Amino acid sequence: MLDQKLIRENPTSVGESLSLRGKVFNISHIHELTVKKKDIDIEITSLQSKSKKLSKLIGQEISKSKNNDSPELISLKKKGNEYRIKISELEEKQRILDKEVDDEIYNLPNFPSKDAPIGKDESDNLQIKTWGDPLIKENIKSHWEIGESLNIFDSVKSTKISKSRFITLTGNGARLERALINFMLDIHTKNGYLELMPPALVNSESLTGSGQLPKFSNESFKCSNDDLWLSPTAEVPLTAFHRNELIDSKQLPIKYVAYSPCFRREAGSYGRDTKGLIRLHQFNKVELYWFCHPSKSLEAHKKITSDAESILKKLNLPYRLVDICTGDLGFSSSRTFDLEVWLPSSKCYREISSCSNCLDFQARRSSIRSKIDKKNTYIHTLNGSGLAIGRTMAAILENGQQKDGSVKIPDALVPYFGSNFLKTA
RNA sequence: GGAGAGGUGGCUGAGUGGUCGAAAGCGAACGACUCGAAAUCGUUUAAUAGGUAACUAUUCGUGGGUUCGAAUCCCACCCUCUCCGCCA
Repeated sequence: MLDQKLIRENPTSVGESLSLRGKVFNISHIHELTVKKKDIDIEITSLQSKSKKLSKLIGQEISKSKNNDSPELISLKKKGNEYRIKISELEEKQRILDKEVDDEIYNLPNFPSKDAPIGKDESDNLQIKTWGDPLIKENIKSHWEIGESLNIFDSVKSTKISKSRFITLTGNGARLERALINFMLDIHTKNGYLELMPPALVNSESLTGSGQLPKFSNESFKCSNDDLWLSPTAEVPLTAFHRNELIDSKQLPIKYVAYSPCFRREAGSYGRDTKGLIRLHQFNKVELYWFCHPSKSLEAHKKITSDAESILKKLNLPYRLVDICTGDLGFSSSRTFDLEVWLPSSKCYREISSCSNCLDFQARRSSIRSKIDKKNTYIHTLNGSGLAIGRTMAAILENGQQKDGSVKIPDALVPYFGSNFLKTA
């Protein structure tokens, strides 16, 4: 969430900064509302001040005279009553204004960082570097073909259980998924992250705090009988873990790693990536999350990205690092580095991790502060996948495929998986 | 699901209509003592909004209401805990 004061005092620059996202943000209406709100606030404050003084006076008079019915007192009370009526009228107006401002401000995205490449969409993202040699060969099989022949997952039967875009991992597939989760958690915890296993169902306040609501209500599954949603990413519960807290600044940075299942409606993606493990309604993910001192978040952003990268390196999967352009940035992010893994069957890199610096955007929405230089200050939050498990499995299957139909398991993963090759069971 | 208890500052916890933004303790900050530290003693210490500041206002789970005046009374809702029931 953006700072209301900034909108009120500097509407032009707020509008300009937001418009770097590639579309026009007209904030003149919300600006007008915040100004009106301020005027009413001043009026209410002065009336309250008078009314408060009057009440004190009445209290003193009563205790002095012991007479509640003197004409002087009655006239004072009448005066107080008039204040009360005026104040409650103004408060009603203020309530309406507050709601109108909230409706707009919660729908405004974060400012893009000045360092992010300026661009309109995906095509303007900037490749920073590549790592490893992308496998380019004839007769490459897709991961779903490999999966089918090795019998490690079943999407057809899964539609019986749920619907399309759900998958059941079987045998070695399930084992590989489990191995990947443990492998990633072990590396990150050794690297100074505290492991959390949060609830998979989250309330509306949590989703609002991290930026998924109110704008993207269409993208999460909702439990209609309760104020609960299936969490689309562990970023949501991890942000909410410290909601409404004043964190001792000596504890910063706080670094969490969490495995969680993630649920997304994938509305509007009909027909895209319908096969395999790339785009599912439910997938597993290991998420990295930092709460950090506002002056340290640029540094932290590099670190969280390289922590995610280290998994790809250990698994020996070719990837590239992409600097997301202003037009392609997520709602809460000011700067995002994507890690994209090479998928030889589609001859392209696919997103496997997204590492974002949200600055104080989520902290303001969630009220997470620290006393810094004697002042309570919103801290900065960062998140990054470390990594998406299903897509990692897809990459291992495709990059490790052998002539005989088996798949080579990356050396680092062998102790977790228990075998050097994945073969038909 | 049924019955009961409760939600107060960074934390614990007192406060049932009038100088209560709130006792006390813990924690924290600063100072004294010390070569240094611990212990001890002293001082300070809630947040938010507006204002350069003095200051003003709001906030005792949330939202309404009664009243000149509400942490305190009334109504609704949310949440937590205990017991019973059900249950992985």
